[in-house]
Amino acid sequence: MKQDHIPRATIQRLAVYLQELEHLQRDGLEVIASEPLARACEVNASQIRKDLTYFGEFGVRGVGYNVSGLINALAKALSIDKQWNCILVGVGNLGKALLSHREFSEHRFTVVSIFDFDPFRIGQMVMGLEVMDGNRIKEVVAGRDVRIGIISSPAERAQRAAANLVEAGVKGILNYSPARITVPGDVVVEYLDVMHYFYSMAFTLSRRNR
Amino acid sequence: MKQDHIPRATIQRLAVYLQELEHLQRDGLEVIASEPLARACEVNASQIRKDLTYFGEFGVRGVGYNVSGLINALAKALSIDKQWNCILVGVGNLGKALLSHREFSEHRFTVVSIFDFDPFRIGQMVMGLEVMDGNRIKEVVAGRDVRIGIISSPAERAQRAAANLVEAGVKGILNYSPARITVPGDVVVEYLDVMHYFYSMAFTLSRRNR
DNA sequence: TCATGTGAAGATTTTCACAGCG
DNA sequence: CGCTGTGAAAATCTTCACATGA
Repeated sequence: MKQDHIPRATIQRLAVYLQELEHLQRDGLEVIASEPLARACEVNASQIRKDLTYFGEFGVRGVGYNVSGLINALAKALSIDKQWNCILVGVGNLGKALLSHREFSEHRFTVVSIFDFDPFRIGQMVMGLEVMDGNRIKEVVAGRDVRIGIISSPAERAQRAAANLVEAGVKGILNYSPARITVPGDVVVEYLDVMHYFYSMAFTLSRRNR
Repeated sequence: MKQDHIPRATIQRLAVYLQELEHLQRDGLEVIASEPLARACEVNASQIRKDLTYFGEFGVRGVGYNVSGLINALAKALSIDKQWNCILVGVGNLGKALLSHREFSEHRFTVVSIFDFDPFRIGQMVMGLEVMDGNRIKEVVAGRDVRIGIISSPAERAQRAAANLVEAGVKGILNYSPARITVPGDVVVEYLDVMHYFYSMAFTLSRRNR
């Protein structure tokens, strides 16, 4: 890795490149240049090349990139080449949908325990996992190297979920609830409110024909 | 509206401000300055003020912003003050989760029809709606002013879903499937692959302690 | 020769700093 | 007086253009 700071936008594009490369690989392609890959990903070709330089040199001049080689390089760059243990708080519709998401387990993100605060849900089985009491996260996951927490509970319980996740040693939280949460400075929070994308779509569509 | 171009990042932040303002309103707050609102939203205060100037002047100098007034202004700026009819293709776990999302109907985004390509799903009732044949989108929604389509089908069916949505007159597509889709230039696509956020979280956490 | 890798230029976005106004 | 609204400066990100090297 050559630079200290890597733009957040670069990381998000890396995920797109990876997705498209996996798709091309399934189609049997072995080598691709930045130009056609850029078209497939709907970005500028030098953008791809620049993004890659943050992590090293992966291409061959005059030829392009080896597809599977680049896939491996990107997976390593993103640190998704090893397993990430996750826990989920809030086993409602959204939580269940995330749990059963096919891509999820295929990509080495493993949900090891699930939690809820609703007494009627605690004890139920969902996708082979028993729903545990959301107030007992720390003791349940102790010693299991869980670093990512997913909050899919209602807004009212998001802060409580966050506090219990932090207490259990989680360092990153993907927050699907429509509420801001407060956590210590060493914990990363990503906000993923479903509605926000609908808002921006509504805005974009309204602007289009004006 | 004073400017022609509005940064995409501004729109995403507007959604955050709106969410936080609604929260503050429920707590009974009537007036707020940019500084405390900025702290709550974890952004810079002048960022908020600058974002708002794209749409007009909403504050009172020396005082701050009227909370409910600003909520209305933001809702109008984002064009979410009127109803948006949506249709959904792919009634799997994710599709069902989106359909039953509480915030969804509360915010004037109404799913008027749902579709799937799986013969076993067609005819089923989900959230009070009958699952219709994904190849018959156009005839089913004809004349219903549907402008937003949601793709929550597997990657293999995403392109077919997109084509049928476009044919039905949809102008914006929220694509939750892990596949890029090709659509005419006047159709907006927003990619929302669930895995991408896990990737960027894995990346961020790996970088943190280095 | 051809496509990568990369400084430098350009475009965009964020932050500063303060004039302007209630 | 205090906070907004806003030009101008700073920071950041993207694109260009071409030297470089397989």
